[in-house]
Amino acid sequence: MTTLSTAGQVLRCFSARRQELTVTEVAELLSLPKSNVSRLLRAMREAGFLESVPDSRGYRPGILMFELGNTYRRDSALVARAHAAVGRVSRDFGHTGYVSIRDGADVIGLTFHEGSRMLRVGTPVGQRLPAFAAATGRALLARLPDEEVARLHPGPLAPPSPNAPQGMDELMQRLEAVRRDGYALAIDESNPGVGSIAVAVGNAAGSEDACLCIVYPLALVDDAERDRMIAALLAEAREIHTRPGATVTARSAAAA
Amino acid sequence: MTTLSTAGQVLRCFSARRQELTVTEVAELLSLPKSNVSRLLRAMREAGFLESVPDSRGYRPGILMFELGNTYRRDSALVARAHAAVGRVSRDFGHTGYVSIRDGADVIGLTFHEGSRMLRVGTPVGQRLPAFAAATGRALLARLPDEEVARLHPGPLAPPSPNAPQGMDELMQRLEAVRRDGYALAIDESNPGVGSIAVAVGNAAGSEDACLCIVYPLALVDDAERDRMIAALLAEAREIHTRPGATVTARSAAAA
DNA sequence: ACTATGGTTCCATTTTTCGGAACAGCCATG
DNA sequence: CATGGCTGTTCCGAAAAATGGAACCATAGT
Repeated sequence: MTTLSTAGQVLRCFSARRQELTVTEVAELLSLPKSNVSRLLRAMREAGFLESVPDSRGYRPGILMFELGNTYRRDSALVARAHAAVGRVSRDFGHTGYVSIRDGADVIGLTFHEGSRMLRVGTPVGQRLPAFAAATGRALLARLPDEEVARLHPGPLAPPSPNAPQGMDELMQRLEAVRRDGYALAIDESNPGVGSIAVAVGNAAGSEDACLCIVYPLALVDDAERDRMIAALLAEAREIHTRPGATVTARSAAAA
Repeated sequence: MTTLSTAGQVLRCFSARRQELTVTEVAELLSLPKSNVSRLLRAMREAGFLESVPDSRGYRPGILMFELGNTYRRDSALVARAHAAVGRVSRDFGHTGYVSIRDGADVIGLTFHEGSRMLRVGTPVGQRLPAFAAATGRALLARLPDEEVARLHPGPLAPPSPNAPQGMDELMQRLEAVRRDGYALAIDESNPGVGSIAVAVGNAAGSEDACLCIVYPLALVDDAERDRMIAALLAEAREIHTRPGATVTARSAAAA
């Protein structure tokens, strides 16, 4: 295995739950000799990928990773417009909204607008979730042909809750509904008490797409309100598609 | 030069203004043969560091960088507490607040709370600024001995505005004032019309420290209000120092 | 002092990398 | 439809780096 790909593997060992790793931990996780890992982690630190945790033997991702992560695709024209669009809906209804993208069989939150209500849903930015079990994920999966979806899920599904699709058949049915309706819904699915509405935007051909999403506490939203939010998201998505030229710089979208 | 450090250099070529790079651009920026860069960028893509931009020859940082950047030190006990403290001050006064850290002679914004006023200052998260020319930077530099500050600035200072320190002498004087007062001020310095108040927290010994900061439109804040904000920040910093055990999980700090 | 644990260094062998040059793909232009 | 300019890729032997087992250090706990 080449150094670079091993370094990639090392970085993948970090997560929200594993923010700090030692030589031995990495060696065990990747089944590599300690001598190797020892040198590799040091080299990665010299190169800026990692930094040593003060008063500890551990390593953690370096500031370089933070800087890079911060510009990730936020300035892509599509994501910037999606961010602005979600912001309008989030503001109008007071619930948290975010933009997410798909990476293989997962979805990841890219940007968010925090809701203004006392009771609101937290921020899932940077968190990786199985796409099939999230509204955003199904909105994005629905743009792929069935065989591609199947290819992305070689093993049996591991539904995190009873309201998530329990198998490929159910997933395919729900994707069909998303294609018909133009939006995806997840009620009480990954998170109890939480509902999400998701609408995909962008070029479905895989070149670049993203997903608008509003998440809300089920206790605060009745069916009528939910339908209004769906309509608002669909309208924003239509606006993005019908006027693809209208650029929004990330700066103006992020500023007040 | 080893592959890993070259890869680090490549990543450093990206910035908010350069979100996408081609083989030729990297080759010129780093003075490397194109053959090398061609293979390296491909290897970096295979390893997850980069991704190809659709419908373009360019590369951009990969989603792996985004995921790593998102957990960067946000869950460090100190940063989490600082974030919560800044949040209180930001909410009470309505101005934008953020937490930043020092990296060599630069400062970088880590987390922020957006202000609630119509007129407010934007979000500098992930942006790298020369420490000597920012309130946050001077608050953190002031914790170092003079010779260390000098070591960090081998060349002559390049002040970005007339209100920034114009030379090492003036910088040292202003750092002395920061040490005396316990806070740093920057008025109309890096950004016209903007004032900032910064207070450092954490273990000055370099092991881990961070900086609380409030930024505000000068038009909205008179001297009395500014003094109240200074007092509020100093009180929060004192609280953090006098009760070092009180932990705040990042989750509860980030959640609603 | 002794041991357990985690981390580093050493060294010969194996595997990559290096960089110049030749080559291939893609447009625009003549 | 050639031509030239530009960008990116492949090829090759020489040079350098990574590998992994074992021996070696450092630290904390008994």
